[in-house]
Amino acid sequence: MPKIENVNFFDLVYKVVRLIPRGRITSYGAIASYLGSAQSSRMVGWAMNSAHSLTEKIPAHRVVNRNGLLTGKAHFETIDRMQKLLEAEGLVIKNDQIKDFETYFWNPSIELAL
DNA sequence: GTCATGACAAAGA
DNA sequence: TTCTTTGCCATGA
Repeated sequence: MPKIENVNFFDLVYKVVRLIPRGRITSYGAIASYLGSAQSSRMVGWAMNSAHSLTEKIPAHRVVNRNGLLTGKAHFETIDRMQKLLEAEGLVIKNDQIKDFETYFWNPSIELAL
């Protein structure tokens, strides 16, 4: 039996992040949980950090912490970059925090529900 | 080879 | 309630 998905945790993260629809956001924990490692949320963020070296586009701006706070904005080209991208997708950010976060929240465990 | 660190989150004190 | 600790695992020195 060949191994279907012989990929690393990072690869799975990238795959999920790329599936996030426009105008929606999700959290590191949600992704980690979806991947079966609810306690690996740190790796999700770390994957984003490593995503810079990838040629593929990772919509990392759609991934925020569970408070809807743009904690990773500092890792973008400019501090305003992340917020700009989100606002361009119809979201409203207030003090680095997404307004009505729960409304726009995209849960892979549900949206990608098996 | 080992050790430290990282865009988080949940549990304990 | 806030502050501290622990877990996760890949990456770089």
